Amino acid sequence: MASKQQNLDIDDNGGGCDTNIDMKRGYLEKKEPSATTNELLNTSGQKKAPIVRILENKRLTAPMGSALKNILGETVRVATAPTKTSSTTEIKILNKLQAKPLNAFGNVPVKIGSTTIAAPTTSPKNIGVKMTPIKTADGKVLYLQKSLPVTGGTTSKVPLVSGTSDRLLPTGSNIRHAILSKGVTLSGTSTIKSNASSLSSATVRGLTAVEMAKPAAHGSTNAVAPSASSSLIKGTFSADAVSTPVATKIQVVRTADGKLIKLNQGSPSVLLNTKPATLGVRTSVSSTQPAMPTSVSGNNANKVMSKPTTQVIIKGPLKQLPAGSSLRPIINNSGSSNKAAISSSSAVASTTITTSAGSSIPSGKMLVQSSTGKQIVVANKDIIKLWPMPSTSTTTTTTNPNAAASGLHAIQLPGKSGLQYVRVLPNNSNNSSASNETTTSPQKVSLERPRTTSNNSSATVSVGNTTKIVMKTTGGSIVPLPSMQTLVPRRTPGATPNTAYAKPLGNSSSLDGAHKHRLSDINVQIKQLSSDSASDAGAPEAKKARYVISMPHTSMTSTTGPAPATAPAAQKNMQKIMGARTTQLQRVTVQGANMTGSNNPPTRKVYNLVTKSDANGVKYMICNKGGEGKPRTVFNTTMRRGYTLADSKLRRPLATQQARLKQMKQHQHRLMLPAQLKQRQQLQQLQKHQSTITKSQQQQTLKSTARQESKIAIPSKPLFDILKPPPLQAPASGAAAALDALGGSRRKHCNCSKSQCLKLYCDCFANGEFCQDCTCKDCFNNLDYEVKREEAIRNCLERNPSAFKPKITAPNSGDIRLHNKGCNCKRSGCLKNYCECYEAKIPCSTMCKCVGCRNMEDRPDVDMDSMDSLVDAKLQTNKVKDLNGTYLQDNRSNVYLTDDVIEATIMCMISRIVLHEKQNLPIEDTEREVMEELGESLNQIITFAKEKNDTFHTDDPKSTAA
DNA sequence: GAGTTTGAAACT
DNA sequence: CAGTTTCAAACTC
Repeated sequence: MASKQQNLDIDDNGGGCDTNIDMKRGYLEKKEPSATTNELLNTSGQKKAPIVRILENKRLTAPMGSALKNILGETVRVATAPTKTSSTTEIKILNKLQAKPLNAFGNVPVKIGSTTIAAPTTSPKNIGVKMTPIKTADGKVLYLQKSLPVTGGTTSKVPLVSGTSDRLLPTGSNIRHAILSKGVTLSGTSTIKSNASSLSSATVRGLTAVEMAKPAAHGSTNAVAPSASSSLIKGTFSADAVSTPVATKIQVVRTADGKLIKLNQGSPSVLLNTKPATLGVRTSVSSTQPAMPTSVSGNNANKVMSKPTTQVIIKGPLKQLPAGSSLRPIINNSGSSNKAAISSSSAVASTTITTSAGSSIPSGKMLVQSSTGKQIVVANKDIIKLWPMPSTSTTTTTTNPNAAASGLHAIQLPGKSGLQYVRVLPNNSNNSSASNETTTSPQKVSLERPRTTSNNSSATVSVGNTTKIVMKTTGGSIVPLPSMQTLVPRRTPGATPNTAYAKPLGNSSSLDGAHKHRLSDINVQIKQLSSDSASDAGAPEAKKARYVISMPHTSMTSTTGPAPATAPAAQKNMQKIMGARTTQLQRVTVQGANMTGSNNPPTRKVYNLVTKSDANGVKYMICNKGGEGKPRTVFNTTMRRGYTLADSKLRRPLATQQARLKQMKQHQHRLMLPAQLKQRQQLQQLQKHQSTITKSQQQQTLKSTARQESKIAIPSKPLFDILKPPPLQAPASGAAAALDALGGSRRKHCNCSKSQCLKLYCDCFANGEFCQDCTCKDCFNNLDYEVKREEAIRNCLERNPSAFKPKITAPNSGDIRLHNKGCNCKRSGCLKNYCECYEAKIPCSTMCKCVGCRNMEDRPDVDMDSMDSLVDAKLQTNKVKDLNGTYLQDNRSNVYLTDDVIEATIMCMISRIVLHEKQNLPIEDTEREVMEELGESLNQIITFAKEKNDTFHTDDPKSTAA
């Protein structure tokens, strides 16, 4: 961080400044018996004004004194969470402190330039440890720990420094405290440098990184930027504080549960602290001087005292990490080289040291550099966001204001040029103090993973799983897809304080940003796969509704559940396709959280995602089928709550296609009628171009046709255009357009006035959708009230775990769909849309308790698999004509060109794609076969129609089907 | 557009 | 679980 440094020299003897520490062994030995505080501090290294004289009348106990001596003389740099004007405060701890009268607080106010150092106070957590608060110019309080807690008064000689065995240290569990020879508590942004090979402890409040910088001769590792909820503390300590100081790097990582992992090259990680962090407790960091010069291999936490070890102990919590968020223990294997090097030249000195020092990042970890240059080691799984920095050159991204504001962190991925960006989610603290710190430490970052609002697994259900899937349209707008349940809400602006999500740190992002980031990340990934354009590369903070789409990539996982099992080959193929083709067909599995609870597997839909490299990302996405082997849950349509599809009749296909169609039906959702009409229209267009297609279909690639196909669906992307019926009415929003494009239809807009759209009365809510363009009043069914919404969802699920399950399902694949619960009509005869069965166009069943039901199964308009499909087709054709008079000219032709036929044809084509995808066949072959399939189907249809027309009356299509 | 009807959801 | 109330969509005018 390009921070200006403020030097605080705590000099007990008038401001000694020696780069080399006087904390030599001899010195320690000599002073230890008396354990006077005066000897504790010794300045070292770069002496920088102002000189701070710590007046203390307390002396350290012998062991403490020893420990402190190790620290003293060493510049302790505490790199706090950087602010925009991050500064480094260097405190030189001088050996000798002069006793001064204590104030009312038992503190000795000492003025050091603009810094006041108060006398020690005793922290409840550090009984016996005197903490000296230091007030900095900016009003922040630092603490200097002058004494150590020695419980029981028993100490043992433990080699603490430089392999010496003449140090007295408490034994047992007290060791951690015992080694806190000197504590420095820092809050706010300050850096304390201690240039002395000595034992030092620093109490770090919140997000303070403590760096024990050794004299340059020993090399130093500067602090890394800690996050609000996790701190990575690196320190360079003199290995031999007594005589031959040897630099030993110490890197400490606090895990989510408050454990501290010592990171050291060439040595296994050491768990320094097993105590889970608790909020509101000041965190102190202490370090012991390793007895052994450089290598601390073989040491572990339990052996710290018995073996010379370099360790940094953080007592107490820095901040509580949210559940699920964790900074994984890092084993800093020396020599391992799969690390990301900070590439930013703008990195501050403290951050670049790590890189320059060649410290390796362990496998599975990544060095992340914040926009201000701070670095943290993050487990790969903790990386929330990863993408190329939009609209910024890689060399300047770290200093990009946008990046800084957004909390982006630059990383350098091996094998990737330029900086990648990771968003480490800011921590939300639950306590007020943390919140306060947030304001002062905007750069705190936490490795936080999105959380659900409840520990209950079912909580996943409530987390934004009701949003539609959003895909990018050709126009570049993000629009929701129909009936897709979001896995994660993009944000929760209205999140109440009691929500699990905390407020953002420093920047505008909120805790909910975690979700947002996740989602946006997914979006980004999709975009990247689809050759995102500049427009796609919206800032990471782009606050458009985003949804989790699980791509069959290992790295892309749904936040609500495991990524759907996708054949690796398919992934490969997809990737290959994406990389090689301008027009790309991609299979995307959309994993939606099932609102019905954990017992119900999340809904999953498989889409064929068509992308075009020269376009703005995803162009089309069509629903292929649902979970393997299971009938898809159909798109929600205009039907009311819980209904899957306003399915019209399912007509029996032409004889030559019957088997195929039947098979397809089992996996295919019905598009709403308008969509079907449009499909028909599309297919007619296809027919018009059939001759062209058949001639050149083998040569035509999807790419070439895609170019031609701004109006007509033909081979290149015909499959997708077919399923993308043009909007019946120009959608007011891109979302609606996208819905149409996806074969769905925008649901009706609710008009709720009293339910706040948070009850199942609201169709939007019942369908798991956010209200959009509705005329409801006091609507809470939106992202702004995600918390309430989730709560409402939970309530609904408590009442009825199946509340959000589709009401209409087919018991078995291919079976006629039925209302799961049945209707309860009494007056409508089940012949009005009051009846849910009738509305769903399904016959009432034994499940119904209706009175005077007339919604019988034999009704033609509810007979989905009737042999009268062609009759129905005829009827529907007429209906189509009524609805869209200019649409169909020839009913007779449409007798055969039914929706089912169209669907079947499409599905056949899609099946080809899927099959090829699974077989990892070249895309060229896939394209060709798809075209062949289309041509074959059309030929069959035409042939069949001709034959039947010659044989039967056109108004008796039923006989043809027979 | 207002009022009525209807049945599911919510409540008791 | 049954009865009642609430609610919003469907329906009618």
